Amino acid sequence: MSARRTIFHVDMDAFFVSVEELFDPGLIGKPVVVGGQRHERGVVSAASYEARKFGVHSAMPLRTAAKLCPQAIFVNGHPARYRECSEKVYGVLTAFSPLVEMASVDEAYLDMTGTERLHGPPLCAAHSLHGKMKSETRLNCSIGIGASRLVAKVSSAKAKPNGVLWAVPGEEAKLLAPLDVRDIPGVGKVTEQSLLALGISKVGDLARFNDSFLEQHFGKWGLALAGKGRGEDAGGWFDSAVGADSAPKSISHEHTYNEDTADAGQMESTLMRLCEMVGRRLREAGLHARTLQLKLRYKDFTTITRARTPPAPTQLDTEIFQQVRALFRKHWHQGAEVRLLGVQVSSFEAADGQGDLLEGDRRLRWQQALAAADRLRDKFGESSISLATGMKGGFRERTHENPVGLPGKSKPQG
DNA sequence: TCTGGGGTCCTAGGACCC
DNA sequence: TCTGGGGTCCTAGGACCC
Repeated sequence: MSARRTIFHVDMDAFFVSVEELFDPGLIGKPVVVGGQRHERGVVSAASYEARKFGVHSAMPLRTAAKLCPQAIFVNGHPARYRECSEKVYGVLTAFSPLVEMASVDEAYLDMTGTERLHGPPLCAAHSLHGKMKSETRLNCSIGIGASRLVAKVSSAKAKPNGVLWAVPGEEAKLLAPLDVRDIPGVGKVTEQSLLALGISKVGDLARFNDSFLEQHFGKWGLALAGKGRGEDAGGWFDSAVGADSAPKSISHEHTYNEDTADAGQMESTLMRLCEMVGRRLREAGLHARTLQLKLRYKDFTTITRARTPPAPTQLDTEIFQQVRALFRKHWHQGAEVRLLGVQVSSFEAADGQGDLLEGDRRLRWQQALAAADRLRDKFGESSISLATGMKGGFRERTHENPVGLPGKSKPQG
């Protein structure tokens, strides 16, 4: 499009583990697994480099990690800590350059185009940022520099751990060619297999096929893929300007039971709590949602989603719950054991469809009650209050289990 | 190996309207 | 009551990312 860009991709090293080490320096240098306890249902959120030596990696079931590395220290995740550190990281980045976009809690893109007079050549700027990050957050990061988001991201991955790598302009194809196709962001297991079937295993192999061939096989995505082989931000999110902050498209919460259940009362109680969490987030963001979705995963892992889109948008727990419960009652195969429940809202609109006037007063009072409840939760924690009424099994659920998946509730840290 | 939770984007089909 | 095509909205599922 325009002239050559200079993009930084800043990626924090073993972020969750590093944050935990700040809180407990005793973890430093040891095999650490963040995400839960060794016998729990769940997967690894992050593993220290020492644990990775044993083959432990993120997304692996905790029990598998425990088998591979029995001496590992298992730590529950602390989302609030990560968010807090993420904000510090963001602070360092924005002080450095105005065009910053957090891509997730632990990585960001910076558009450094035209900043040479201020920061010097890219490599100097990156080293300076790298040092600042360490001194101000005590966290290590890796920085990739490239003419596109894609190349910057691939470079930061190659720079790990704790390094800086500049992909020299014009040399992108040379850098990418020897990589596995799987190393391209967006190519997962499934796409990798399809590509392998065509004899494409390295990024360089993509160049042997023309764009229209790839488009025929993979549609729109195939075209983008052809461009990525050359290091271009072809299509989709990658193509967008850095820092064009986008409004959220959906809000969701879900919960996996430690043991499968077929207890309707327990499940409806869980749904109520999930709706409360979702409603709260809507109110915080000042959003109203029209589409309300239930997610149901059975014991055998078959998963369904069922949605409704009433004409009037809402941000009220009770209204969300009413719809979600109706979907649950309609679609849950009675007696079947359930592993996971989820609630998602989407199709956001800025404000209420004014609804009918008679309802207006009631809604207002509900909104005031909910705002008060939100304040209580701020003060005393998520489990302190529920507007659920007459929910059999609800009390038991909330004392014996942790239906909202809050960290650190089951095992108080000493 | 028995598989989290929070998201985004894409596809495909059906309903409905013109 | 034979038939086309486009546009939009909605639903469901799936790939993928951190």
